[in-house]
Amino acid sequence: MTEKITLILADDHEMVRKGLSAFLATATDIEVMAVASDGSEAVVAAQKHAPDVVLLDLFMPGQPAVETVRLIKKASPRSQIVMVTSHEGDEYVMPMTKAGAISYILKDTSPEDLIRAVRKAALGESTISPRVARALVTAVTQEAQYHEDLTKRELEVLQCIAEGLSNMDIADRLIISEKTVKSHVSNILSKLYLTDRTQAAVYAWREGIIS
Amino acid sequence: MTEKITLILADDHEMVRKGLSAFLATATDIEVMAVASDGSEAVVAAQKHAPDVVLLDLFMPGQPAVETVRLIKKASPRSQIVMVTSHEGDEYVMPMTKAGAISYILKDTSPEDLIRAVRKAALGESTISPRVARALVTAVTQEAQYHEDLTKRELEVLQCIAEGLSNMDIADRLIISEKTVKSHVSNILSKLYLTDRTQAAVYAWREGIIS
DNA sequence: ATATCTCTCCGCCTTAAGGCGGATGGCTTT
DNA sequence: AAAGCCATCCGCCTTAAGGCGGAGAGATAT
Repeated sequence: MTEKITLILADDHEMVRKGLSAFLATATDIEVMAVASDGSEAVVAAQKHAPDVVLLDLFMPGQPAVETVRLIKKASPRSQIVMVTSHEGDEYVMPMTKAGAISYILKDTSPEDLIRAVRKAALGESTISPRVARALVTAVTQEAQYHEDLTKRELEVLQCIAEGLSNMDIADRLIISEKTVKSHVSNILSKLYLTDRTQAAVYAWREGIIS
Repeated sequence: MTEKITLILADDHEMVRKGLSAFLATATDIEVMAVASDGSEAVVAAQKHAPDVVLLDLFMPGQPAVETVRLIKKASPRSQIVMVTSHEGDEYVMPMTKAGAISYILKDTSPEDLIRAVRKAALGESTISPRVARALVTAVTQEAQYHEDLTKRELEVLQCIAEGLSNMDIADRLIISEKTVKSHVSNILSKLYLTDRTQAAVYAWREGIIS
């Protein structure tokens, strides 16, 4: 072990920040470079330190966690993001992994397991708490199938919609006619059981289909 | 240098038109295809010539410049729009860039810099005069606070939009008429410099205004 | 070979959305 | 008292959106 694993830590509860960073300090191969109390602080810290690993609490005030993950990945692509949460049964697992989180662990897993997860994450390996895994599976089988019905082209159009583009804008970007765009949009809406493009945009953001 | 950069030029002062077009003519790689003395002329000219670059004065009689920019982008999406202005400290920078202007330069920059800006614009690169840049930076950093201009009611409506609700849905939920909802929506769009509810939904998700 | 899927495009039609230009009553600020 | 903002509502108008129904070309699977 030549180099320490650099890490930043984001949680809105001070107790958790103190506790975790103290505990992580006991691992000689891990160095906590910064702590953050909300999403945007975490992004700034990631930008600054480009750590090996970012420990991120799922529920924090301010921007939604998906957005934080996306921004961190953008600010520091090499950082591996480990989500930490207290609630297992949530529908955010899928979007989160799509946004770039590699691991997903519950707060009640043992501290040793947390450190194991950090070491694995630094190596690019994923850790998923069993109960979360179960939620993930149901999430995948239940909702992901919807937008996996979409063709490649439809997915492109959906991403454009999720950027707020009009049909004409999309036509220009994809270099096809507006008619074709409207066809795609209609197909997307019916496949996803939605009624208009705004709902499609919301869907894309909820599911993490964003660029 | 195989092709000349095609350009149209819009300014309400004849002296400026004459001077600039004469000067631009000295650049062998630039061809001034048309001049316009107000916004709508500029739109027509852009529609007709689809130039590489449109040089646009910020303050012109008739329609507001944002509108002109929007219409030019619509009439000729490939055209890159360079805003020219005499006043730096204005609140129009953000809306203008959102509408589609790529560059933003002051009239007192040197003619050589203007030509440089035109060439860069033709390649899709942006040029911002330093003093304008400063204004832009403050605008961007305050951008996230645009939504703090929203009233409590408008924020509620925005959250509904971000859930994918239609105007009628929102009216039902907030127990007001659809007309009122439309008023709120219009106010939201203009305050946030957006064009439709889908963009508003995207904005809400980006900024984390979701419940 | 035949069926299926995807991507492309067209016309016709209806309606939700959004802009413009008002108005009113209530509430704070000055 | 006057001025301003806010929330509510109205009519009129234009256009982007979306549904319906169709069609052809190319790829791929069966």
